[in-house]
Amino acid sequence: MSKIIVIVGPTAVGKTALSVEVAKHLNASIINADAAAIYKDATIGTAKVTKEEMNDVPHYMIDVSSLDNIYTVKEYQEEARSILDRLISENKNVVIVGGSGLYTKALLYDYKFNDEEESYTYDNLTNEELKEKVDSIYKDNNIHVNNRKRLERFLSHYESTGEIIRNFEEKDKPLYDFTLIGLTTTRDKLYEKIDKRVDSMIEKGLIEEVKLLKDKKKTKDLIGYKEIIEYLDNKVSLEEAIENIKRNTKKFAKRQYTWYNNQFDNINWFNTDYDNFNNTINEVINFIDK
RNA sequence: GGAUCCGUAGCCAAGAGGCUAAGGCAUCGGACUGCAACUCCGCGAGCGCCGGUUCGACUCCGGCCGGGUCCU
Repeated sequence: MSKIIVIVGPTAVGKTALSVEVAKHLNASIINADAAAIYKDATIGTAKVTKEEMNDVPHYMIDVSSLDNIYTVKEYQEEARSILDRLISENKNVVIVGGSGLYTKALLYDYKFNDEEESYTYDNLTNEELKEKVDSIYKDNNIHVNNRKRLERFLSHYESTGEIIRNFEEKDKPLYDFTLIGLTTTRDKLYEKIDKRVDSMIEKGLIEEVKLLKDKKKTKDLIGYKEIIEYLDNKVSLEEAIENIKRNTKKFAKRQYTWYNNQFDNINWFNTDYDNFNNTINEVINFIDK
């Protein structure tokens, strides 16, 4: 029977390295659950696994979309599940790694995304008007007035499908039998690690990478890219851009923790041992084998 | 040495003789089923120090300390 190991944790904590070691140990394949690693060409700034790091372990769901497109969770869910199902049918072990909580959950739990015919825009309505409309359709929604994006999404989805986005009970119902491993460390250490990683991205040529990709649709949404674009457009100095990347990455890491702490209730947490990562690997492997 | 400006939360910063001292950023906490590395919400100080004036000073006056600018 296939073993499914899911590795989650904040950005820069060491998930990639751990995932490859665990996969090698289990002779498993890896499915990416990171929204940014989905995109081709965004390599340095997304800290995507390199060919060498993959170490001959098959990786899926990496480089599957062009930056000219916006890839959605629904597409991710379909593609990733079909790969996962196939690997399971072949009796293979699977390691799922990634920092995108929503993607991870949509893949493994009973998230249902209905087909939408078209999307609507509401440029002529104020936030308050949007909120009123949403309230009139579903009074118990918990979307804040200022969260225009979510309000528009709710209405567009409703008008397209007649379905209401609400708190689905199924969202916590797992569809697979898996073990959740969370990799963590102290905030201070993580932030220090993030600072170093950003500096090394610059050394590896992040600026050149952004120059090539800056006009693509999705690029301006990615941390590490949007800040460098501001620098290339002469809006900020390089130093400021680098500081902004560090700050935004830390904010992102914090949001990831919020998600993991509140949207998953069965994570087995392990501390990263930065001085001797083998200790961390062994701890996790012992836990899995047990 | 002289002149002048300034000193408000971790940072930037508004204001004012007497209701609860704007705002922004960061930090921290939180929400989140279709751009999720997205979007959004919540939380902090009593105003450099000492003394004076006043019914009352963070706001006025003096001194001190710290910083900026200019002059000799």
